[in-house]
Amino acid sequence: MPGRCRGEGGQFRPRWKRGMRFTLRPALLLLLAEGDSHGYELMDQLDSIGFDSNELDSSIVYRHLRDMEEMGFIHSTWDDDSKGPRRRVYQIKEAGASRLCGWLESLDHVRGQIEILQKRYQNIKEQEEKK
Amino acid sequence: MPGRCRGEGGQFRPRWKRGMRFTLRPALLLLLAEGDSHGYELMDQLDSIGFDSNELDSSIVYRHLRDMEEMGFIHSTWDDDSKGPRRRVYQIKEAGASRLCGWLESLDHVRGQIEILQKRYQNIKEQEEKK
DNA sequence: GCTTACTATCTGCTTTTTGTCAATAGATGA
DNA sequence: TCATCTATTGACAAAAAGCAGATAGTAAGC
Repeated sequence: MPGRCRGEGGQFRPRWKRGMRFTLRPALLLLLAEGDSHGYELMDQLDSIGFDSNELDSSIVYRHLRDMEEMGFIHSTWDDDSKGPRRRVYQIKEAGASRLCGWLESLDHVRGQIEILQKRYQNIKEQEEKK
Repeated sequence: MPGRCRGEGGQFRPRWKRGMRFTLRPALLLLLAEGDSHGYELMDQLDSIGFDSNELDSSIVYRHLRDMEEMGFIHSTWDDDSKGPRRRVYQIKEAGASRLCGWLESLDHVRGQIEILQKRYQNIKEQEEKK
């Protein structure tokens, strides 16, 4: 099941899982558009958008959050009332909402690229079968 | 037309156009699966997969090709018969074909993520309208 | 013959982004 | 007390991308 690609096995070092990261910021912004949250919780919520929390180091998530705060897309406040260690709770800002919209446009273009690749790959496979 | 996202303008430094490159290797492999080619020609062919050649530095393409050769996915030979400067003509190898297949599976997952993001963004927009 | 432009590839250097690993710290339960 | 879960941060290394320019053959126009 994991892979209908022949000859896949072997020594390929997964440069992939890196690179997939560029859906991460839009995903975080979307989650914050759905409601305020903090880093640790966002980590959990991310798997509803197809991220595998096992392969996602928390430092990456926190870094993106701080970067996006620096860029003015989100804003954070400390929550000391909750149990356990204090949480930095993020909320999306106006600039973040419009950036999310822009990123989704870019992602739509990427989706188009992927669909082209899939179609043309199908064509190749069909040609090979005819022979 | 370029952007139905309010408030997009301003000081956003485009970290984006960088980073989107992760469809590039699959695209190059696909083009080579369709037929042998050389770097300069591949640059042209890429716009049929939604790459803007204006924003794509040739050194990046050449570098990816050499990397993929080093990884054993493709193989090159010099073509001295053609006019102009000599070309390094690439052909896809067996390992490259199965890697392409694997990458397309990963990309399919990314496509799924993007669709989730789009759907949930739609939901947010609809909720906002109701208010 | 000289200049310009197009084809074609490669290298070096810098910045940006990711990955990895570990430190810190409160709360909870055995 | 010790392990474990929650929660965030920092430092350093590796990978990828951006940028600028070197090199070179060919062809067209003057």
